[in-house]
Amino acid sequence: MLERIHLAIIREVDRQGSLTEAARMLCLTQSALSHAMKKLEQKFGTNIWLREGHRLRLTQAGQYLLAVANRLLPQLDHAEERMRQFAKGERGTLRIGIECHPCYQWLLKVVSPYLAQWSDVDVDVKQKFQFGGIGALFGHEIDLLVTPDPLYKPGLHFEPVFNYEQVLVVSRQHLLALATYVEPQQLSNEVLITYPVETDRLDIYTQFLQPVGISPKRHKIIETTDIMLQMVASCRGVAALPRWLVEEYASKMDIVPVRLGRQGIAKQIFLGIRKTDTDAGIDYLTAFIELARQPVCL
Amino acid sequence: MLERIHLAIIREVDRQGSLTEAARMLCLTQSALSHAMKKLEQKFGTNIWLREGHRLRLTQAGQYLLAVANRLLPQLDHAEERMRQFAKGERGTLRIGIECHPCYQWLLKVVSPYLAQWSDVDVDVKQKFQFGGIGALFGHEIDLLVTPDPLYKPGLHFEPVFNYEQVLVVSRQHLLALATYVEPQQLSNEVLITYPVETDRLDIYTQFLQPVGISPKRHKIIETTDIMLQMVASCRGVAALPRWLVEEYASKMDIVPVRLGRQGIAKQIFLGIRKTDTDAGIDYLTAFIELARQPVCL
DNA sequence: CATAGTATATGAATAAAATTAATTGATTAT
DNA sequence: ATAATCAATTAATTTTATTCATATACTATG
Repeated sequence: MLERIHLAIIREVDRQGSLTEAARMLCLTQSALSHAMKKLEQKFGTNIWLREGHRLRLTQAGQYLLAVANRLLPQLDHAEERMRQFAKGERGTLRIGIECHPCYQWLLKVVSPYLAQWSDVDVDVKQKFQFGGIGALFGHEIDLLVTPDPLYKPGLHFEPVFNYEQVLVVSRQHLLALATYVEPQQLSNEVLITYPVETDRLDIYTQFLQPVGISPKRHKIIETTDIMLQMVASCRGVAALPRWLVEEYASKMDIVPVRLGRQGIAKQIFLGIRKTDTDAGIDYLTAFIELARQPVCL
Repeated sequence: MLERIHLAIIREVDRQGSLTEAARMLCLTQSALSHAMKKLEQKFGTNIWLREGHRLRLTQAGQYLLAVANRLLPQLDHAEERMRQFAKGERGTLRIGIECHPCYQWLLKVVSPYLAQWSDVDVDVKQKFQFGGIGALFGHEIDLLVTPDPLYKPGLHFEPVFNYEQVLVVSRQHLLALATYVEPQQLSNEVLITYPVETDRLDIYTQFLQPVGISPKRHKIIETTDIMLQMVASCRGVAALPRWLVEEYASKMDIVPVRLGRQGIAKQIFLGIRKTDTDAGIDYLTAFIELARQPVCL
């Protein structure tokens, strides 16, 4: 039978590139590992590693098992962690995934009252997903997804929790600072600052500039909101952010929000969960959604 | 450590409802199982089963582990099956999931030349998914999804493979049999026969009737295409099916296809796969997609 | 409510499996 | 060329899983 230890061996040997190193990581002797590897190959009747001198390279079958290991071992690890929490009477860890930068800012506001109310629940926030947020939800990497893109599919449930307006941020000194709203054309001579994501995931491109075929003069990438807004304040460019976020910073910085287009750009944040979890009635999970639905003071 | 055998025990005890029965299924003595259960609970320091007389009921922690078991054990089983195939030099099993009835009809046409060409690949077709086709793809229940609803998300790739027209089928004796196309209003006095799926997954509702707020006189549910068309032929109702499928049956049955609306309803079938599988370059998988892209003689 | 029948739990014994120690042969680096 | 490193092997040992025999607990029923 394919056991957990076998998957762990395959993963560790691949990671360390050497049997001896892998043995140390697994708290085994080199001999034990060598035996286990041989036995595994005998059991399956196929090579898993190709021995090229001291180098170990995975065969096709081995690569397959490595993929299985990388997928299943984290889930087993988490199950154990969860059991430890059950044993200690703790409620568990709420693993939240976020897919957009404004989501993060919003989340910060919701998490703090939640933590106060649910002192025996930990919160873990993850941002990078190999298979995207939906994949992470299906793959049990996270329990809750904060996203602007809901996806009504069997097995998942999405709940809208927050509406906001995406606006342009400009320096108070900027020409546009006094405008009630801005047209796409007015950005053709501006430097646009955004987070480091593909343009087709940026609303200012998909919903504002691209429909009329306009590009900004330049496109600068900045990782953090604070630096981004300092750049804006010092007239190095303009950016697109949620209105509530801009208004929050406006008190300490020389920045002004301006509506994007006549109608403005309306956005929504959704919480995605697995239906199995709602059915299981995990109280601290449903409580989070409940709390998130309340209007937040931003 | 949480081992495979532990998950198997939890699942089997739950399935059989009795320790003794579960032991028989697992090819163990009752004693061995009892020992293993006790050890597992001691290891985690928490109860997994509540002993109520001879009845065994899972605790909350136990229910959690059962969910983990039901999720992970099939994946481990499949990994083993896959290894046996590697050992025998077989290529593998292509697990195809389908989400719509016309998909199935189309699939039959593609599978037979594929099987002829890839004699060392087995094909397995699944139709029911707890978490939908996308969930099955992410959860490694299937390797290929045949669906009318593509979903461009990280980790997944969708490839359009087949275009067809969804038409109304009526008896050759029917009034509408001579019409070049039919308007929604003309169905308000008809019996509509469909497969047993929710109306919002039926194009004739979502794209034809609902937009103008029309309902058929009655809605009958039939499972199989053959019976459905026999009902149509004997003037018991009308149905909506792909044109090519109707034309195929038209030679042996008194049925006629009629365009739905002036423009007709255009449909597409997509093949969905995990990006990890394309990257791994699984030849028999990419070959299937390649074959599917060729125009099929229908 | 007593009792036969059935189910689970336990302790000691045994079997099976994993791990180690000690050593050899092969490969790598200098 | 040689020392150092690494993996493989054999036999011994330890650990773990399983069984056997038996005790205990529960259920159904007359």
